[in-house]
Amino acid sequence: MDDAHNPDPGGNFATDSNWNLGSDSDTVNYLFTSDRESSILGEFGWNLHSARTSSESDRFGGLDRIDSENVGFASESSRFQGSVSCGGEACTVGSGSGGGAGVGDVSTSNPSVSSSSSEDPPEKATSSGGKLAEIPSKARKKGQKRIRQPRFAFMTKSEVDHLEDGYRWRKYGQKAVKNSPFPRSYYRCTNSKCTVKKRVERSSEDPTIVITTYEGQHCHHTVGFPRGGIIGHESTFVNHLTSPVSQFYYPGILLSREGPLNITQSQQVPVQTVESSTLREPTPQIPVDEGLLGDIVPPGMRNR
DNA sequence: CGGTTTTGACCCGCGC
DNA sequence: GCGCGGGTCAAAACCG
Repeated sequence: MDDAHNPDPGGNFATDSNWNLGSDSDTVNYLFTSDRESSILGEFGWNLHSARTSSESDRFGGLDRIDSENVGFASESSRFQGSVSCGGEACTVGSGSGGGAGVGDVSTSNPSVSSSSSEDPPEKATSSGGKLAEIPSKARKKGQKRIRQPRFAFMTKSEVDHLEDGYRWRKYGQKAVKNSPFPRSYYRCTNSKCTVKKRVERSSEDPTIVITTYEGQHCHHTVGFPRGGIIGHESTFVNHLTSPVSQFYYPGILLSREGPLNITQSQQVPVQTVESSTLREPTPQIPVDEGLLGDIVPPGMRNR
């Protein structure tokens, strides 16, 4: 909670691979901002590239491409600033205007994998010979590589590991993380038709930072909030259900394509409407809620 | 009693 | 081929 734990109080975290969140070969971009005041956040937006970032130019104020995993950072003061926009299969994050060029090789192109498919079989793999992880058995034939959903990771300063985000999650695993004293927890959305998963782990560099990684997108609405629609938590969640525009809400953070924004506790802040063309919103109408990831991941990069 | 968490075992991909 | 580490399963324990 104090800056003493911040690896880089000056505004950026280290750019090495200490923040590796994935075990696979996904390209990972790490986005960090200082946990200082929002002025820094507003100016920096997104700060750095992973060493594995593509060679594309940094058109968006620091980060140019997201292949499959984005990492943002929410400050302790429950503020987040920056933007997320997506185009095609790739997602860009930046403080400026965006709209990815669809670059990248996100492994979500398999049309048979759809997190919102209503015909998803029970996720429990039933293939003969053992358990098949990560994707439904229907979409996974023998010899097929694992196919990952796009992933988005956020870093939040919080004493609580599992941040409320409006969805109900069931923990299905926990693993020790190499080179980290903190375990990684695996959660699955309790909705049987929803394939969204998330990982929660605490940074070994800064134990005050919780790294939450979402994979997939919800195909259902959030559950209600018990207290006036807002989770009373240090990292405030802003219920995105009421949002008429394509803002990106997150526990304690607000993602918007437009300029810097602040979220205060238990307060929903109106923001400018997102241009539908950029985010490929089919209509300017109130979007059907597709859950947290549905907000974070614009339609352009969804499989459907 | 139903839903969730815990936890050891197992599977898979990758690097060597 | 083997070992390692990440990810998942599933039975048992736990909890409201």
